[in-house]
Amino acid sequence: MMVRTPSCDKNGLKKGTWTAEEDKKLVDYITRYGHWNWRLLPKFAGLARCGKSCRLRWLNYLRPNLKRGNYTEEEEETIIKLHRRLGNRWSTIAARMPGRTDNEIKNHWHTNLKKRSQQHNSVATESQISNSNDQSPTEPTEDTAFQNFNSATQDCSPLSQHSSSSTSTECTTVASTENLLLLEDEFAFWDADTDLVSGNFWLEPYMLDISYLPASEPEYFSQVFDVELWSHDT
DNA sequence: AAGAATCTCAACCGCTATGGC
DNA sequence: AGCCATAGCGGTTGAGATTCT
Repeated sequence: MMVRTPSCDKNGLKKGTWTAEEDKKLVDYITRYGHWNWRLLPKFAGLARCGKSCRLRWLNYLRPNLKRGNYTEEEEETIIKLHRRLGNRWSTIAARMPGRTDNEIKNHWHTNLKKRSQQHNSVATESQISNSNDQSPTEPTEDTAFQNFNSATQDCSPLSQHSSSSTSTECTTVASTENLLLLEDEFAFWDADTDLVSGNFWLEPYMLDISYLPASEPEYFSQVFDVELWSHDT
């Protein structure tokens, strides 16, 4: 697969692709003790990795419940829809898509969905231009409602990494009651979408994708996690 | 068949947010 | 209030896989 050349940083910590052995150590440790401190974890788990690398590996590939690849049409539509509203807030988008990680969604967006979305937008723009005379300017669309929300929250939300010096009072003023009411309607689709995307996700048995593991590994994981295993390769 | 171009995605990097002291 | 450590986020990289010429 696409792997990085293993190398070491200046502190002698390993970088690059994770081996099955390293994965095993990490899973084993977290399963027993949890991730109480990412910086110290690799030392206790016997890994020559930085905590950041361990955290990423766990969150993106090793933790249970992760789906891998094989995006459904519904999931892709949801990503496009959410991205149209949230922009590049990948973690927020991922939070609405059980089993998907922000990194995976980001990658899928850049490799597959961006083009599709752009095509969709250009078609939408054309039709908007042709319909512009018919539309009432006072009637907010789904998208404009969300833009109102974004503009109201972007400057004061902790989500924003470019937060301004606005005070909370100012933010309250901007995020008017009208916007908040629009917001309620706006976000109502999320719950519906979540059901569409995940199916009966919350009712599904606790499953772990082991398709990346060598043939000898599933038994180990099955024992460690005490879960049913699945693989999209099968 | 082979080299070039493009695609894919795991992993890293740098930055900000947050919490504890 | 200010500093420091840690967690988390989004952008970017880079090398193998795939497709094109």
